[in-house]
Amino acid sequence: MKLSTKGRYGVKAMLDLALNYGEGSIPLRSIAERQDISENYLEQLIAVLRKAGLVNSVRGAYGGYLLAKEPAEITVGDIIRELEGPIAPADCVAEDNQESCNKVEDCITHLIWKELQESISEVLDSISLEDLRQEAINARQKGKSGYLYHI
Amino acid sequence: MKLSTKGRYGVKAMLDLALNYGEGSIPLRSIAERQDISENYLEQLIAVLRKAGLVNSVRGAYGGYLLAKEPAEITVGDIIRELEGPIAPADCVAEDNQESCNKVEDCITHLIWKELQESISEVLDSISLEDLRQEAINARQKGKSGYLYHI
DNA sequence: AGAAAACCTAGAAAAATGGTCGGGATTAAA
DNA sequence: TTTAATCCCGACCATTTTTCTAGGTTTTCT
Repeated sequence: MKLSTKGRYGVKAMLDLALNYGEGSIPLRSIAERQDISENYLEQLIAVLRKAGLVNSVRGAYGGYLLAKEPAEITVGDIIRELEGPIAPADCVAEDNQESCNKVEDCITHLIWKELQESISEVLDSISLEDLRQEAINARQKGKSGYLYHI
Repeated sequence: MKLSTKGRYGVKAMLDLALNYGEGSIPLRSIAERQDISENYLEQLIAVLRKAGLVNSVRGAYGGYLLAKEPAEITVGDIIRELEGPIAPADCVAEDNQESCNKVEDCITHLIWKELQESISEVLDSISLEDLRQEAINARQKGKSGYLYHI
């Protein structure tokens, strides 16, 4: 029941972009430095987010990345789903699972995983980058500095 | 965001024991067969649950395993925690984490993981083996058979 | 005694994680 | 037009975790 660094790094990077929203393209290197993530590794993660249409890229010198939509339009769930795959404590309740498992109707434990999946989705889909941006602004006003740093 | 087979197999096995509660000790082999789990593997999982005090064992011929408490006293959360470790989408919100990460106060993403952890715990702690047993009884009355089988 | 079962430990095979590396393509600025 | 910054892409790799397998020892019942 743990997220990998993919999801966590991805959210951190996207929050970084949200905090720089409206300021043009942000080079990956600067994100990686602020968030203390390997640049090469982050490059792989952001490629996924780009292909998913969550960020846009600007190539060439003075290029970089920027959010493809407004911060309010992107949720943590959007990011996690791209980087960690569909939210599903068990395969049989995967969000993109058409056939599901063939014993779902008879299966008791299925109920647990379904309930859990719904609960997780609800939390992650309820938090937008704009929400986090507001939190960061609040924290900053209280004199806190390290609002971006995290494991 | 997926449970490993440890957690899922563990819950299935414990539900199997719950459905046989009051009938003495149940040999591991029969659980493994009903649940379609490798007996050797399940042995390792149930050893953890035994050491955690969730099941008791009876050695020797006609031995086996049985729940150490009433089904109503054991929650899915109890089982998952033993087999998968503390419920924590990120280390900084681990339930047994004293020091936490030293930037928690300044950290925005921490809020996400904390909220998520609480939501997951709430679901898993709210479901007892007795609840599942009732579901199984209901399903059985409706003529369903495979109530134990699952991925 | 013999069989059935829990108990224990070592490791193997496969997958996932968390990177690293090298080069190529594109573009703004000097 | 050159150069430097930057994205883009694919390959590779070490480590850890997961999921089992195999084999033995001990205990207890008939």
